[in-house]
Parts: sequence; C-alpha cells; structure tokens
Amino acid sequence: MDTTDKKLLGLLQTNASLTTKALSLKLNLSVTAVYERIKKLEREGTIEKYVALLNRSKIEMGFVVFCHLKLVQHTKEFVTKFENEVVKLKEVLECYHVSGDYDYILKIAVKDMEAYREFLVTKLTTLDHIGSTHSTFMISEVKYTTKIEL
Amino acid sequence: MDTTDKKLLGLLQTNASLTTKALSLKLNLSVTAVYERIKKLEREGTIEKYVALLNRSKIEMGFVVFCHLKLVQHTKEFVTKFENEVVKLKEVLECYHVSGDYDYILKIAVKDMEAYREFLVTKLTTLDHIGSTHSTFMISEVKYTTKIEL
DNA sequence: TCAAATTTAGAAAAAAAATCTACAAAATAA
DNA sequence: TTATTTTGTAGATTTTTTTTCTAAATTTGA
Repeated sequence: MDTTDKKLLGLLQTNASLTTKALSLKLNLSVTAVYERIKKLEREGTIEKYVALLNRSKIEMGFVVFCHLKLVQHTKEFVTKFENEVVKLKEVLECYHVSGDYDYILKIAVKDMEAYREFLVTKLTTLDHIGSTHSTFMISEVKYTTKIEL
Repeated sequence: MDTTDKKLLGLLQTNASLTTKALSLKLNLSVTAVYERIKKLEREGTIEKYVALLNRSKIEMGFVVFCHLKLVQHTKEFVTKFENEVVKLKEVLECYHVSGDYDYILKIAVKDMEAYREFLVTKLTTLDHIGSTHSTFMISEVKYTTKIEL
C-alpha cells in the first residue's frame, strides 16, 4: 500500500465510475498498471464493494433518528440475541456497541415521525432484553461521507 | 418510481458492479430498459453517485468515536461558522444537527486513541464557539450499511 | 377514442474492461 | 557483485459492456 494506492482509493471512494483510463491520467500510470492495482486491492479485500449512494431528499426516508439503547443485562446470550435481531431491521442503517451510559447507538432512517413511532413500538422495543431507549432526532445532516482518508 | 425502480435501486445499492445485462436478467427486462431506468434515476438525482467502500479492518482507521457536542450559543452566525469548519475535518465522517441535550452528533474515525486525542485537542476543540463535548467510544460495529430500503 | 409521450426491445456502434506478451525495475540469493 | 526471481508496468489484442439508434409497444392525457 503505497502513496499511489492511497490516491487511487481516495479517487474510487469519491467516484467509482471513473474509468481506468481516467484514473491512469490522474495518477500518471498506464491503464494496465491502474487495472492491476485495483484488482489487487479488491483481491486483498481492501476494497469491499462498489455501491450506489442515493439522495435521501429524493426518496422518502429523510427522517433520521439516533437511538441510544441499554440492555437489561450484558450476558453473552443477551448481547448475541440482540445483535442478531437488530441487524435484520431494515430501518437500522448503523448500529454500534459503545462505551458509556448506553450500550448501543443506532442510526435509524424512516419516512416520518409516525413511521418512527411505528418502528419503535412494533419492531425495536419488541426485541428481547431491551432496557431503555433514548431517541435523538436529526434536524439536519451537516456531513455524511463514506470516504475514509488514508 | 415504480416497483421495478425500487428493486433496481436495491440491487445497485448492494452492488453497483452488476452489469446492465445481469440486472436485466434479475428484473426480467431488456438491457436497454434497465439502462434507460438507471440513466433516469441518475439524471433526476435519485442516484447521487457510485463509490467504493473500503474494509475498515484492512486499513488503519478502526477507532471510531461518537462525539456529542454543544455550542456555547445558537446564533445563526455561530452555527454556520461551526458547520462550515467541521465539514472540512477529514476525520469527521458524519455530522448531524440534532435535538436534545446536545446540538450535534459526530461520527469520527481515526487510527487509535492517541490519534483521537490529537484530533480532539488540535482540531475539534480549537473550532470557535464549542461549548462542551462528550466522547463515546465504539466497542464494535454491529451493523453498517449505506442501503436504504424503499 | 385518438394522439402524444414514454417505455421497451433488438441490433449496431463505440467504449471500456480484461487478457496476453514482453520488458524493466526492484528485491533476493548465491 | 552478479545472477535469479519477483513484481510492476506498458502496449497490443481480445472480450465484454456500454451507449446509441431505430422501431414497436405501452401508457398517459385530452
């Protein structure tokens, strides 16, 4: 992983539609050289996948909530059960086990407040072993990026 | 935006490398039909962009922190200033203006605790108008997806 | 119902990706 | 140092995919 690879990953993280030709010009390399570097990064698993990102304002999923959540207990069984269930919920975009007052931070995207209420009552709080939840509502998205600078 | 478009967006959000041919088979459409639908979704801005997602465990940026932050005041000037500055910080992957006890929730990715300390002291807390911060550390990533189910 | 607009399919052309061969540079071993 | 292997690169060729074009089918609106 040299400087060229890092530049390449930076470019692909910003725009994966760039052709190897375009990348070769930006990186001052031949098309083949760029191609081989990309294939290597894919093989090694550094590049996990390529995805399309949608514009949340164009689809009806602009209501974002951060839910801080506690389990009633922290036995391995309860933790595993909760984590296996929560990943299945399509409204949950991100879920992190964290330090501090709460056990988990969840990022949830739904259509509106009513959809969130529905989600909370019929899906999230019906999961086993949930102690308490605390919802924080997004007012605006100041920054959202998938690009990790190397 | 019909059911076919929703299926198409679901597929592209999961794997943007699928060829129009492969998509046409999954959707029972011709290559041209798929092609035109994709171009329309791109034109309308529903599809914002295509990006490569990296495997965080393969690069040295696995230390993730959620920073809850308050401003000293909420005048338009202070808010604008803060938001303009925070988006520039490469360590900040996500930043949301939120309701509740704190004004902002930031998701920050760095190499390790030392890098986070450095970031906090030399970058984040040197921004103007910051009241208080509260850091919550990620123990594990239970779920992370960019896919919004339609 | 009819006309206009949109969507679709299939074929053809253009562009890009993938493969192949060969050469050059760098790393390793004798 | 020199020979040998490995790795990375370039250019040409083949294969695949994308894009364009034409025409037919379907949907939409008056």
